[in-house]
Amino acid sequence: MAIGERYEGILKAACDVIARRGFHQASIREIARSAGLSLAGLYHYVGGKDELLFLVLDRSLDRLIEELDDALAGARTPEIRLLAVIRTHLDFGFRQAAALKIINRDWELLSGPRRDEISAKRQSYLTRGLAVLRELDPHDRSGDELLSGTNLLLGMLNGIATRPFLRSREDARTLASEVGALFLYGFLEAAPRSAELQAADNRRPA
Amino acid sequence: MAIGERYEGILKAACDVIARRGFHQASIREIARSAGLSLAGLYHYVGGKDELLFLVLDRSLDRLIEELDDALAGARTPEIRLLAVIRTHLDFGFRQAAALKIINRDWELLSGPRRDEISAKRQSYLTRGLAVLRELDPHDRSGDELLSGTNLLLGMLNGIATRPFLRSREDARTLASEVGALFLYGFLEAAPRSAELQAADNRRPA
DNA sequence: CCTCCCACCGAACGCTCGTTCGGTTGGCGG
DNA sequence: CCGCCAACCGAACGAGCGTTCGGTGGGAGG
Repeated sequence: MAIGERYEGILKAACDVIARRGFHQASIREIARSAGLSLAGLYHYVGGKDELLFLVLDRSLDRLIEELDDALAGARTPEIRLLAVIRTHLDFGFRQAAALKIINRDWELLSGPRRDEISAKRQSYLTRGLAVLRELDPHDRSGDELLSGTNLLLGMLNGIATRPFLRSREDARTLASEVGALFLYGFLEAAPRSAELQAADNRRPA
Repeated sequence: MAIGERYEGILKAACDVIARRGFHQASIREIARSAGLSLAGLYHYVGGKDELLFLVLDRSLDRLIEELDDALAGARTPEIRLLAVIRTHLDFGFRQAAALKIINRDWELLSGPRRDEISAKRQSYLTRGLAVLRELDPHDRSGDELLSGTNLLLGMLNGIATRPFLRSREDARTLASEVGALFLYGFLEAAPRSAELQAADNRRPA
């Protein structure tokens, strides 16, 4: 077994167990067992339970932000950038359901400088969404209103991503168009606009 | 102290402590202290921790549903009924923030018939939202699509209600119009439509 | 005045938790 | 072949948990 592989396994196990049970209910013993180590063996690799939560959050947020940046880099128009935000979030929610659950639910349980660091990364993610809405906004909304909008959008996305709506990556992709149309054009206009939004997106370069 | 008053105080204390700490982190000792009883004294009134969670959820959901029904009863058009759903939810979120937090976060921790009972009440609430969207839908969407829509709407609402967006009941009322317009007409059209939606609502009878 | 019972409490039980400590390997540099 | 160190493990510690048990006091009923 390559060095570091154990470490990866531990973080994976921690992510799964914490997502399933919630941080406080997830016991270090169960994480150790799930990673294939003894209780004391786990403490050879990590300093404590809080550090475990931090490590999981830190890595997951880095991945999420990296995926979003990749998606935004290839998106030309504001509409397609919005679609990129939505699609990336839902896709991440499908592939890394456990990680997203922890990001949304358990990050507040951190404290001290670790909490600040994670909070900053969450903020960094939010800011990207804010920028997309800003360039899309035809009404010169204030920063506060745009922030509300971002929170509303993310609320919608997490509402989907946290529940068992997504059964395949295809689901995630289709649903992204529908959610994008709903957010952009509203419930009354969403259905007819969903297809045209998706078509516009397919015209972009790979 | 009137009989039953103690009981009310216990439920209030349980709701506050559970909302603040989360169910598993909320200790029976702290709830008892917060209600002004000893640990053993609390057990004179309730059978155990799970029952406490159930009682809080049951009462809170009854109140939420009752408030929604009252609001829907006075709303004539589908648009105003949607606004009633949104406003009631946000208003409840402002006045009973602790209760709403528990409804959204902790209900899954129940098990057995208690869980089923609470699940049914949650479903009953969701169904009311579904009906409003159905009569509003111009595209004959399928039941599944409408259910998704309801979940998206509730995701948005809870995204607001669980975070410190609401500072007053006026905030809740204003925000309800904006969210209603955003959901109905979309991000691009929401701002100009928000005022007209609110005006339409003010024309209805008290 | 005696009795009973409701409301309530102090103390303990058994359990699980996060964490620590004192080993014991097995492979590798010298 | 020796010594060392990284990589583990079994066992225990103290704290906190939900729950229970054996009371106690005081007001109402007889």
